Amino acid sequence: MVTKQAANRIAERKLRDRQARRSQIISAARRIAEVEGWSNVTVRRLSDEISYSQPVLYAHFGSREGILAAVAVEGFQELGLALEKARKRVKRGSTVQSVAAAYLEFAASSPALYEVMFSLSLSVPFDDAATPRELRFAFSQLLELFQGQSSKSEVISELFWASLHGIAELTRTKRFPHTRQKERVRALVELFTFPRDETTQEVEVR
Amino acid sequence: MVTKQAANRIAERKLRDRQARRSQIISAARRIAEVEGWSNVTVRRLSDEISYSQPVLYAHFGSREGILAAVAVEGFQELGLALEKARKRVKRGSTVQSVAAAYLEFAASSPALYEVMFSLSLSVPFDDAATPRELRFAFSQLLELFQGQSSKSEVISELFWASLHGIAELTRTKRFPHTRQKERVRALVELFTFPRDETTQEVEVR
DNA sequence: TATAAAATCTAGCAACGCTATATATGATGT
DNA sequence: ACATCATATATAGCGTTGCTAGATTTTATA
Repeated sequence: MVTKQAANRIAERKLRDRQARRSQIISAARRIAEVEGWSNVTVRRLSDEISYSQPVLYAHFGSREGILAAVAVEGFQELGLALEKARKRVKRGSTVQSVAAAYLEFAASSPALYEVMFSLSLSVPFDDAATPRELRFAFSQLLELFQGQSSKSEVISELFWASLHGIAELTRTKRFPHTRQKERVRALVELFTFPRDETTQEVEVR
Repeated sequence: MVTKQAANRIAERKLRDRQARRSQIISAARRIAEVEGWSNVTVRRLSDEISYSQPVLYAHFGSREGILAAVAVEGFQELGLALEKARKRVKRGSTVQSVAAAYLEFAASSPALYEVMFSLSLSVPFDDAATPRELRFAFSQLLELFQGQSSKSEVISELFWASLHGIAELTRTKRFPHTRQKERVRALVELFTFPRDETTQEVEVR
């Protein structure tokens, strides 16, 4: 009988191998999607890329959709980090400006990644317990932006997110002319920059 | 030889038959999608529903995607009409309020239709000549809203559309809690309702 | 009524997601 | 060092998909 230590090392190595292969699969999926679109990300193609047979992929992710979901979660993690960075290291102008630019830059530079993050309904209602932590982290960066700034900062945050998402999507699907993007961002920032606190309440619909 | 009139009547009847079948296919696709999701809208299933063989569908639309595109165009037509109606018959509050409510009502009541309208990139850049007239019509209803109201009304319109689209999408994909929707709309309307003309320019970022 | 043309169907291909089953590889106990 | 067992991996195939070539039927024309 081998020592317990040796058995542990073996188990650890196997775990590392598993994780390495898992990340290989995710990377391959991202790469193919970004270059050739998600329809070309097939299980057979992925199993070719990592030189394993198809059932190995199913052992890891259960289904093709499971692979896409893993990619999406990775995307939310990266988006959250990018927003956090933008919020803390304000380059020029307001933090709203900085975060908006970072969000749209993320969406524009990895369109396929952004697509899968939102095309999949991989999340039950947003405040649900089963919502991936990465997703909540990303949104929390937007929440921080308006914390205590207005009477209903949560609603403002949701609205800000919706506006950014709308711009990103309409740009990605070529509904917006590629020009004028800077003007759109400028106008957006103006809308969401409140010169004084609590002032917005006085702007009435009448 | 039959008279030229008879030949014409025959041609007209054939055209009518074609159009009737075309609209049958589109209706079936919409119905299935709305109840069972787009993944269940297969060419075989549709050919079953209309009691024709598959090649007939390909004669009409060329491909499965062609069918979805036709549904999407029909959706844009209906959305445009709904927005026009909301803009002209203002029920309560501002026209902005009325149009926003109509837009979100449309998206919420036909989620599968709304999904296919934007998931497909069936349109080249928005101002392109090949952009379906129905798409332009729908957007023109939003343009009218802010016409001459601000110095850059086109940008404001795009931003308004983006916000509505973002809300619709994040709601449809369950990212937003179903509650608070009214508050979101109220806040949105406040943002896009400018008490005086040309004032928005003075709100500076600093 | 015969012929040409138009409309429609049958049958099948390649590729897909997925899995039951077989085989090979590696760890374990004597 | 070898036999045994478990684990990891591969092969091969099922059912379904989008799509189409070629056969067949139906319809219009002379």
